[in-house]
Amino acid sequence: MLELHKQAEEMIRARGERATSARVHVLATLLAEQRAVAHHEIEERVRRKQKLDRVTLYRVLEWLQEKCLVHRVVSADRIWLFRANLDAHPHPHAHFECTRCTTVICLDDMKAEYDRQLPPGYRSHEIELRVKGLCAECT
Amino acid sequence: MLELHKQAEEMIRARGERATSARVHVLATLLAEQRAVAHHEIEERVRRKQKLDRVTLYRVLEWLQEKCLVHRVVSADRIWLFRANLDAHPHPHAHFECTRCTTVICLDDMKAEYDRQLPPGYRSHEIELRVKGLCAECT
DNA sequence: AGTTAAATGCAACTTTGTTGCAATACTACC
DNA sequence: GGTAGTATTGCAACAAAGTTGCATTTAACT
Repeated sequence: MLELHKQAEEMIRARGERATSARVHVLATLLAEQRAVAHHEIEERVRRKQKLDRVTLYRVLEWLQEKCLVHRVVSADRIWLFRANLDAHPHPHAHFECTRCTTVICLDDMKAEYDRQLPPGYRSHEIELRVKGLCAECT
Repeated sequence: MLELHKQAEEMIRARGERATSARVHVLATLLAEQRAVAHHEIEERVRRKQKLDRVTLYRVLEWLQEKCLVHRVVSADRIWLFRANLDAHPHPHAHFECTRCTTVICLDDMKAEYDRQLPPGYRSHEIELRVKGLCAECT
């Protein structure tokens, strides 16, 4: 736990940014998870240890994302889920969503190229791939 | 225009369902578009000709979807976009989203299989693929 | 320790979508 | 063509997710 706080703080300072209490707690919380986590869940967890405003959390998450310390993915019910980036320069990757427990995890780097022809004049520069199914616990 | 209303009404009656004014207008509006359209835009268009409550529109769209007359896809800002199904039994397909004008269109049938190994115990039964880039008009 | 820009908390607001219930409209039947 | 009965609609109120403006506090630098 304390380990993760240290790690979070270092990740932020390594970028030459201000390591505020809110940022460190939020990032540490995300580092503790192997999955993508929703705003309300992060809020709940951080609040056990620290006062934290809803709005501040929105701003912290936005900031962490700008700094590439975190990335986000849309959940099945169309809210953002956040996941700490272990790698400094994260590669695009696919996500897996369990249709029963709604957990979202990151899959390996995705090399899928969209091999079909796009309509004339269209250009692609990014691909989002989401695999839905049942996770190990829900199978 | 009138053509589309007739077409919409026939599509609904072909399923043995009640062709109400709201359903016909909404479906005709979607049939007129070659792209996926947001709730607020449908609302605005239908209202030029017909009184229509927000809630009714939500319910009509849900109903059209259940009857497979329409399918929906999440937009970049996480709202639902709706598109009329030309085919009675629509195949899964990919979507293209223009990052400038945010227009979403449907692409050809997607045969993309996720060829990577999932974690042990995980099973996939559906894949969602979204290509982002610039459309012909924004290039 | 003091200074200062950046970050935070609070209140109010917006957008998207949902629920319950009473009023209305569509269809089938006569 | 009128009517009965159920499905659909409109209204009001609500809920969740996210945003904005502004005054206050805090982190980092000297």
